[in-house]
Amino acid sequence: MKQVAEKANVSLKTVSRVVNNEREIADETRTRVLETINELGYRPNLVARSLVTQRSNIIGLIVPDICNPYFSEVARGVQEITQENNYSLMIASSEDSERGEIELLRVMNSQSVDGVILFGPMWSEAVDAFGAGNRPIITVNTFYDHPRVGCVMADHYNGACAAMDHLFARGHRRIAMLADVVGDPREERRVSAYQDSLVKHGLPVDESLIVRGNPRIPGGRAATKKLLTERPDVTALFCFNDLLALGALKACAEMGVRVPEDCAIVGFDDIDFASITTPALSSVRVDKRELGRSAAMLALRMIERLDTPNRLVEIPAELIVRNSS
Amino acid sequence: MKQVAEKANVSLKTVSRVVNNEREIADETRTRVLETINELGYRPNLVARSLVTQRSNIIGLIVPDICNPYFSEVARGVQEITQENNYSLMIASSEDSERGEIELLRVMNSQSVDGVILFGPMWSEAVDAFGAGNRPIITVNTFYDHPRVGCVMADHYNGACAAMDHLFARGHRRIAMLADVVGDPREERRVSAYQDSLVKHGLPVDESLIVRGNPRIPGGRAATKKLLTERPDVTALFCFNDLLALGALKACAEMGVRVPEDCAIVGFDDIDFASITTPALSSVRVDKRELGRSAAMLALRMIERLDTPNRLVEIPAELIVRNSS
DNA sequence: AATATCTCTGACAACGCTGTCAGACAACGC
DNA sequence: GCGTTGTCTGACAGCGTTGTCAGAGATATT
Repeated sequence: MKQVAEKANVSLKTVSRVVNNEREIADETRTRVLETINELGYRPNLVARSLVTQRSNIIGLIVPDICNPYFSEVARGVQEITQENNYSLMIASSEDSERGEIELLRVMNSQSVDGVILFGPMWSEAVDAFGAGNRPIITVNTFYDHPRVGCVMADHYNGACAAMDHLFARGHRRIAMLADVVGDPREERRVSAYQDSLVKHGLPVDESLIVRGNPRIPGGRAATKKLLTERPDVTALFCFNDLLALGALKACAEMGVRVPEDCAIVGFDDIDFASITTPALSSVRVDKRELGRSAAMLALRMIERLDTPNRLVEIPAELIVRNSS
Repeated sequence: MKQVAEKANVSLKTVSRVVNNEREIADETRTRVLETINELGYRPNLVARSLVTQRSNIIGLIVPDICNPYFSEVARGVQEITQENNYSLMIASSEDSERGEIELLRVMNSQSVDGVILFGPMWSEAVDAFGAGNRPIITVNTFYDHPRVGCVMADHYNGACAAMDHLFARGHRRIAMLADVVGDPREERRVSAYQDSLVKHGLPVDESLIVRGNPRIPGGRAATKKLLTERPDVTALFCFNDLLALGALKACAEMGVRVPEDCAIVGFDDIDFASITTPALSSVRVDKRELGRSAAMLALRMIERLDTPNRLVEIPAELIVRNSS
């Protein structure tokens, strides 16, 4: 920058003005400076800029598991928006650990990350960890009421109800649920919807039909094998997410249980892979990319404080019926 | 920091020394300062530190497509290593665009990212874009000879040969290949292996049996439908990657082609989903997590300049036979 | 003509750290 | 006692930007 200033015969501040496109500057100097910048290939040092502006133009994204396609699709949505707005994206994975998440928030705080998007439940500790200034925290799928916290939610409840209604319409009465370990905020709503739907159709809620496990493929496979062995009367499986459902599909294939004839399966999230299995998986579609885009846009709005936006965004969910139910 | 210094009755520099664990400091002052730090909840401002040290403790990772499980598994490996070493990870997606990649390199350069890991072919332009200092660039699956460039490679050639040998052993003679669009460095090696294997077994290389398409599920599906319609004599399909293979599997299911009886399918990469399809997909396993770990470790070694390391790391590939072949 | 207003530019401090160097003090050797 | 060495600490500059303020000159207003 000093070189540019010297070569163009202007002050540092003038170069800065040109770079930042401030308008109080004569066209003639502007073009001269721009030429010199090009000539010298000057690029501003974002670190120095951050130091003085207290803004980094970086958005943080903390996912529980980067390999889970659900999160990577959300991440893509976030990335699209940040890129469009000249923000960088810093992704970190907490590996499902609360401590890890807090620590990551602290690090991002020290890095002067301008705003952070995270999944999973919120604690006041998180707000403290990502503290100074008015930098926003966006939670996906959890609600937490705090002026610095925004929230983007998929409509888990109605999505789950749609899935259950569909199973009832197909004549199923003994419907089990493959759930996540307790604690996930999506979990809560989906399980509620499951229970409420049973009640609505005049059926008792049988707790032994709610099986919990690690919400990935192996977890779904193991849980399904156990469940179908113990409760062969079950005719349908509503799964907390598609990974569990894919595991269930695999388990059925291995046990010789025909899907959907012997046991129908419905998943949740509609990840890409859901459509290519045989049979193709019925699933409740959530536009994950849109979820990410909304979260990022909300973050940017809160950062730029363009308005006092509605801090709660809801994304619809829609049942996609394929061959597994 | 100023507050800490005042409260503990020491200079700024002493606080800095404590924070950075420099040893020329009396135990008594150290504990006193540490206590004050805890009391005040002080956390160093990493931006300011970066500005003076010209190091950010950030590693950049540029992937072509964050939703591709191949890349996300590599990303996880990278993340593991960076986290262990107190580095942050900045992930960006170039969306398969060379221009995007260069631009991202420039941004990361301005952010003082300490080193960058990227996929796909390398151009000298990239070295320029991520320029100043001795900051390393690690390429995954491409070789580029430059003192600042390190390289991590999977053994594509031998992996592909193993797949082909396996198909020959099963008696196949009319083997087609589903390939990527030209340009990917992995592509080149795998196609060479395919061709060499044919020759080795005394068969002609029929260019019309090499079909190229977008290396994702829909691409594989479309290409397979076209191929099997035009060339029903084909009895086996060797796919550039698992996504293509999954698409092929889907296409076969839809066309009533039995796998592996009518047409055997072998993929490459062994992504998680390969094992849960019906039939389960045979694939050449590459330890993607290890690929990421190695890339990250190489980056860190080159950053810390612990040695002049071997700038080329190779990761083996191993055929996993399942039910699709 | 004098004053006010506007447009453009530059000097300088500041952001929060670390590196350099020098200084204070104690311990040691002769 | 004197210099030498070693250990610990602090003053100060500087990293590369931007924000603040003031000033120069041109133009408009009275």
